[in-house]
Amino acid sequence: MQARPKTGTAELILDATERRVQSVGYNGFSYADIAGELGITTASIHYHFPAKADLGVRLIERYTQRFLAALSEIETAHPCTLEQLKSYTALYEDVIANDRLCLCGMMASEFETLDEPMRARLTEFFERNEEWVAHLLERGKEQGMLAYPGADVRKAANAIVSMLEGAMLVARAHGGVAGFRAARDVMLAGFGRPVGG
Amino acid sequence: MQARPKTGTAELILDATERRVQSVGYNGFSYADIAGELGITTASIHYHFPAKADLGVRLIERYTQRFLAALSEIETAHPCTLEQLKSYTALYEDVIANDRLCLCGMMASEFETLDEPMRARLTEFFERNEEWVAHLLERGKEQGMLAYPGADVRKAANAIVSMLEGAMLVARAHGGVAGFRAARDVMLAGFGRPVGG
DNA sequence: GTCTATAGGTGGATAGAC
DNA sequence: GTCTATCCACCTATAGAC
Repeated sequence: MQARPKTGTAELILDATERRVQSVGYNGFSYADIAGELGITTASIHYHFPAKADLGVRLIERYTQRFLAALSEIETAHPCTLEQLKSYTALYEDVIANDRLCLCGMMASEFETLDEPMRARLTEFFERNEEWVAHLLERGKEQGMLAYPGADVRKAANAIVSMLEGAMLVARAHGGVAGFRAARDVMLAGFGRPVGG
Repeated sequence: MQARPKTGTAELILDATERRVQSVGYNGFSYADIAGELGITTASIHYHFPAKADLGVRLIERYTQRFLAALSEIETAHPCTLEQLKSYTALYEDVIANDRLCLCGMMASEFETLDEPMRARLTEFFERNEEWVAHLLERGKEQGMLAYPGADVRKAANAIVSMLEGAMLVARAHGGVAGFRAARDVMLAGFGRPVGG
């Protein structure tokens, strides 16, 4: 009967692995890396996550849950949709500012090497993410706070998510955090203005 | 004295590897993969490219050369800057339509795992790419064919490149080619219109 | 639940024959 | 320039003691 607070080993493994994947990718980390960082053995990790794909699936599920929770918080914290859009981009900025990529953006680049369970959960992450942004744009339209091109909101949402994911990706090789902020500002200048303005 | 046309083994290796990297990444392919596809041995590949990083460097250099050559062609083929911008996005569309990612976008996701020579060449690819787009936007401004947010053209160029790279990345996991086109159209709707229109 | 020990496979890379 | 043969490091995963 261990007296350890509450964060079990499984959670610690997920924490360490998440950081690693956001830096070097799912195919770029090994059980030995995580074991070394946590001071445990690879066999111990296999006890909690029998196969690497099991760990991968849990990683995406947890990341998606947290991300969606953050989106709900944004929705309740700000009544103004323009502020909501800015807060949304801040989620991405925090990631790149810590020298990481979006977990799902990273894994999307590795998509072809992943098994079906992981692929399905990645698809779900982007679907839910885009869906939320689309709803945000709808509300912004009603409020008269956000503008978007003639196309439907789903396409505009796709464009926003794509731009933020791409800006993080490109920033690694060129531009860094400043580059990300520059691209984000251009996007906000395009969407964040009164309809018809 | 082989009668083979002109494409030497080194070039065939680069061709096969390029395709492979654009699909599964630099860390996702092995010499054995390429050797198997070409019907040669891994030792033969090592003759032409002693270390994997040598192959990686040549890959980026060749890709960059071809990409920049395509940009020059676009510049001479169309006098209209709006058409030039559309042709530029078509370069990306061709890639995703063939189920690949931009070679450098893929490698940007693996940036942290790469050695300095490869990193430097990736940085150069994005620098030159962004520079070309920035000049395109300048010309478009003079022509009155392209609009862009108040920010300077470099930032707008960064945003365009980021959006296209991100749209390809996201398309793999969600949306496919149609998703890419949707995001691209939103971007074109934002930039491709007369200034002040 | 964590360990030691190890299996079984694959990775990049090299030596030397042809 | 391509081959056979091989090295050694590392990977994922498992069996079984504690």
